[in-house]
Amino acid sequence: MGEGESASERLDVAYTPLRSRLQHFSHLTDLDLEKLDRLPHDQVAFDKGDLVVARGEEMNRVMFVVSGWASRSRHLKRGGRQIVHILLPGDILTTEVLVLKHLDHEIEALTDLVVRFVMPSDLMGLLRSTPHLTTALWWATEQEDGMLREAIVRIGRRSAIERLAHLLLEIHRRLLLVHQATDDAYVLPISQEVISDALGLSQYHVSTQLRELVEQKLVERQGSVIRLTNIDQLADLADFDISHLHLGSDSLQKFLG
Amino acid sequence: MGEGESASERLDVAYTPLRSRLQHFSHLTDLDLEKLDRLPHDQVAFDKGDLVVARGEEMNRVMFVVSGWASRSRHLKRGGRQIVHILLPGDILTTEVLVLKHLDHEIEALTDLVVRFVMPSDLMGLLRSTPHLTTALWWATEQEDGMLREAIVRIGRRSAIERLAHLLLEIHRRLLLVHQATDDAYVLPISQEVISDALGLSQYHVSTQLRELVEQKLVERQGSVIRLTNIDQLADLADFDISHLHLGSDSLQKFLG
DNA sequence: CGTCCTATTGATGGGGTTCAAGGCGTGTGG
DNA sequence: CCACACGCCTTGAACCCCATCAATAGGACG
Repeated sequence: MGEGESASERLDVAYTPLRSRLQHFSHLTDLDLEKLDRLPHDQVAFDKGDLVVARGEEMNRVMFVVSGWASRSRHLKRGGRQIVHILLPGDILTTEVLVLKHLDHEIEALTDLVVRFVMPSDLMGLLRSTPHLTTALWWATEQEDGMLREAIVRIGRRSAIERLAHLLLEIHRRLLLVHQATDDAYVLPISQEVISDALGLSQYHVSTQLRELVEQKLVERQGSVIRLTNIDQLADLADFDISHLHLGSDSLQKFLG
Repeated sequence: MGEGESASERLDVAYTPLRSRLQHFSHLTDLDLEKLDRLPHDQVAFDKGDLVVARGEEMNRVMFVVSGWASRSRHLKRGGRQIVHILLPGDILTTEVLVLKHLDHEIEALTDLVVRFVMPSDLMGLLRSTPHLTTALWWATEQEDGMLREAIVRIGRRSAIERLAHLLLEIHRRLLLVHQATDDAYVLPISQEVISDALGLSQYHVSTQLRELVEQKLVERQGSVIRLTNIDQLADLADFDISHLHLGSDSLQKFLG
């Protein structure tokens, strides 16, 4: 882990992943988004594999993923890890910090990672004066809740190949939101072991089932680039339904403005 | 489904499950809680098995469980059901309605059920004037998030008997909160099929593993009454850790007052 | 007393794990 | 520039947990 201040300077503010993600859903003005960007903050760079926040750690900063991938995970007493949620650029790491003192899970850097830290009091102050922004951040947490519920269905009632297809599709949609995927491809920078811990499978089985997807001509691989060559058929195999991401322009309640 | 107005009259307001649950965590005054109780509302009774809210249905009421058990669930295209979360008295059914127009899952009555409906605008108005109540309701949603994450770990990385033990323990702690359990026992009013759909198992396997828990003298059954005869050993078997319920008096951030 | 829902029990089979090697690419240092 | 190590993926064989199917038994209730 090292200081990453210089990284923030290089980012074109207009296109940060967080802005792309929020912009899509609320009637946010550029001014609102700029206020969010201009909140006093620190940025810290983590290396792949670093523990970002420990379970039970007392936290008092809201954190955003600027770049890189991370995970919420739990390590079991008798060994083994379950990744509960994969965090992508533009995701909020610690909304719960606004209410809770302790995190009930670990946050780990799955790749090299840059995280932005904001003071809860600063953010709450901004939200009070910017209701649209409140809606947008609230929507973001509801979207994560939808993904958590979907993860339970995925692990509880789908076969290995279906889980894999489902996860690949969900990641694709999420990366599209933050302009880090093309219509049918993206870089998957995590190992099959990480995928297995997210899907409740063994690494070996992920390997064979991924190759099965390739053989069925639903997926192509070139190094870490994943290409979804037949999204419709893949979605049919996975029983994938994007409604849990609440993306449509009619997804928000009207009475919030 | 039928009108259940009479049920509300019979409840002693001071001891509703919702009050028991919220009271535990925030510096709520009796007055705050009474304001919540006195919000304009309807109450509706559902029969066991009824669909309370359909997936994708346009919702505009916040709903609370007054009595009975319910579930958030998903039905798969190729058959099969996954119960994502079990809802107990005092739980909030539809917080997301404050932001989202559509529910991404079904809500089903697992037993006969009484639900209270409140207008979002009324609730939001109350929250604006009662910040402690905002904290308490927010805490409640964070608690459910913690349980969703724990459910992923439970299904993804635990064996059948561990899952079962874990669920029995979690339900026990939750029922304790709303004064519907003794130190070591409670009524479990749901079938093994429901349990299997919550744990990602088959009904038959739940049957045998439950009997295994009884044979190991960790659990006793008398009809639908479950007695946890050795909670410590059961918790050890399940690797159960209550921290995801955020129950401690030091679980809330101080800056929220 | 019969009916329906729920739990039990046993046999069979498969999906996924586990263990153990081997292969492949990549970066690093001599 | 090669040697070597290391991370990551692959491959194969044996095993086991859990699903599935089928049939029975028990309980609650009208």
